[in-house]
Parts: sequence; structure tokens; C-alpha cells
Amino acid sequence: MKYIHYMTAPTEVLDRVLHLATLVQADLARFEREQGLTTPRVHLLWVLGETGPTTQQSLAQALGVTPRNVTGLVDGLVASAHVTREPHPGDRRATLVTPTDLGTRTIADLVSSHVALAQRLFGDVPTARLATFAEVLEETTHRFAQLMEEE
Amino acid sequence: MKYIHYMTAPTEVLDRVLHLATLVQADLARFEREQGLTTPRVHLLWVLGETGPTTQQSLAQALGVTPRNVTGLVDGLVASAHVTREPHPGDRRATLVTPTDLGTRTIADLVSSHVALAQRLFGDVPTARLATFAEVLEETTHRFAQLMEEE
DNA sequence: CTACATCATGAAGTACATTCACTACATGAC
DNA sequence: GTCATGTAGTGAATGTACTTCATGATGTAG
Repeated sequence: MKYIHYMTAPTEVLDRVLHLATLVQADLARFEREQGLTTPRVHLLWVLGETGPTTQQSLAQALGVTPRNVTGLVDGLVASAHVTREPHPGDRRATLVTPTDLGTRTIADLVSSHVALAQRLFGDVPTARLATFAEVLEETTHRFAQLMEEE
Repeated sequence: MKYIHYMTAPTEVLDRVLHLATLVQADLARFEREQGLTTPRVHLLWVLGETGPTTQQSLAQALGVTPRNVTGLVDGLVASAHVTREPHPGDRRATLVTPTDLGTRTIADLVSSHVALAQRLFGDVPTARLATFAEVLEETTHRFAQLMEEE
């Protein structure tokens, strides 16, 4: 009854990757509901956790969105008391988006949730198989990044 | 260049999976720009390609959004002439969202782009390695789906 | 000091998504 | 048949995310 027949072997593998990505997304959505946050705001907090206090320009670049959009995201996170805008010590135009105590705790929860998810997913996979899995992933992403370059 | 085989950490593997998902997403974004479509609309078309003409209720369930939202997505796809609303033969309340010629062609392009991406990603991976990769994926998603059930 | 670039934001617009209320229609009980 | 109840789709209102364009404030090179 299906309109489309597309199941070749590589396609099936890609579909499984996408399925896993969907499940991971669902896990993140649970975290977001618990914390009363949204995906873009969590993404911003994640970047903030990696870099520490950052200008909105840098955040825009890291998130791949326009600076104007970061203004809106930061507005929301200020309203929910996850971050504050601090003056940039060396540039009076810029603000340093800085996590509050709540923000720091949220980022820590996010990281531990991420690690726990990885453990649940891959913790029981035998070492040799997991190594092969990771290698194929690395080769694949590397080759794909090269293909993107060529265009 | 590595001579020592360090044990692969689950978190590192998860990060690689997410990285690959990001690259795939970027490839889809290219398709969307070319076709003048958005991710939710492409998703709807994809489902339509799998199921054939469908009620908006079914689409809402398949997409995991509210029926009201499907109304809006279908409005957009009707405006861009990708689908039409046809009367449901057995239920005068319902409409059958049906791809137009353009919609059918777009779905075909989407599928072939999907297959081509899979080929570019996994086409050159040796069969045995790809099989292990797919197995780990399957075990992982299966185990994870079970863990989600228990809560 | 002037010219130009950069940081953040106001204004305006589009898309996605929600909830709530409502109309039209279907279906099972009597 | 009629009545109660449920289902399909949409209008209204709202919130978030995202964009482009314009502007004020500040930094920087000449």
C-alpha cells in the first residue's frame, strides 16, 4: 500500500540514525518541559556552559542565528532568571551574557542528563563494537564534511 | 595517527551521533531552500509520501502536533500548490490532503535526495562494518525505547 | 577629528505551535 | 427517528523563534 519503495541498505542505516536522533530529541524535550525551557534557550545555555560569559555576537555565531534573534532569546532567559546581562569590561557596546545561580544549576543538570543519556544508550555496548560504531561515525562525518566543502 | 586505542566514552559517541544529525539537518535545509519549503511542511509531505492521501487528523498524529497546527501547515502547502484538500469519500467532516503533481514531484525529489545522502554517507563503508554499525544502532534504539516505556 | 565598522535593539513581518470555543457531521442507544 | 456523545476541521487569541532593515551608541583606523 506504500507509494514509495526506497529501502536500500545505506538508506536503512540513515533512517536508523534519524530514528535515534528523534529519540534523543524526545529525551531533550522531557528535560525542557521539566525546566520550563525551550530548545533554542537550552541550546544557548549549553553554549554558555562551554564558553562561559559571552557576548551576544559570539552566541549568534555559535548558534547559527542572527544577533537580533539572540537578543530575544536572552530576553527570555533573563525573564526566567537563568542569565543576566553584565557590562563588558573592555567594550561598552557589548554585554556579557552570564548565567545566574539558577542558570549554572540548569546547565549542570543539562550536562549530567546528557552524560546519563549517553550511558543509557551506549553503556552496555561491548567495547569492540562501540569502537567500530564510533569509527564508522567519524569516517562518515569526516567524508561528508569534505563533500560539503566541494560545493 | 593514533597508535593507542583508547576506550571510547559513551558521551563521545553520543556527541558524534548528534554531530552527524546536525550535518544531515544541514543537507535537508539546503533542499528546503531550493524548494522554498520549511521543515514542518517537508515533514508533512514526507508523511504524505508514505501514506498517500490522508486526513488532517492522521497527519497530526503522525507528525506529533495538534490538528489545529496541521490546518496551518496544509494552508501553506495549498497556497504553494503542493497539496489540495479533497473531500473524504466516506466522511463529510474530513478532508483528504492530497499531493498535486508538483507535490508528487517534490516528494520524489525528497526521497531521491534522501537516498543520495545515504549513499554519500554510507555507500563506501565496508559491508561488515556497516552491518555492525546498523546492529549497534538497532540494539541501542530498541533498548532506549524500552527504557522510555518504563517511565 | 573623521570615517567606518561593530554591538545591541526597535519595528515590522512570517512561520510554527499551542489552547479554547465553535460548527458540521458521524454514530450508537433508545 | 431522535437524542446524546464523540470526532474533523477551523476561527480567535497567544507565545516563541526567526528574519530583514534601520538606528543609536560605541570602538578603531587614518
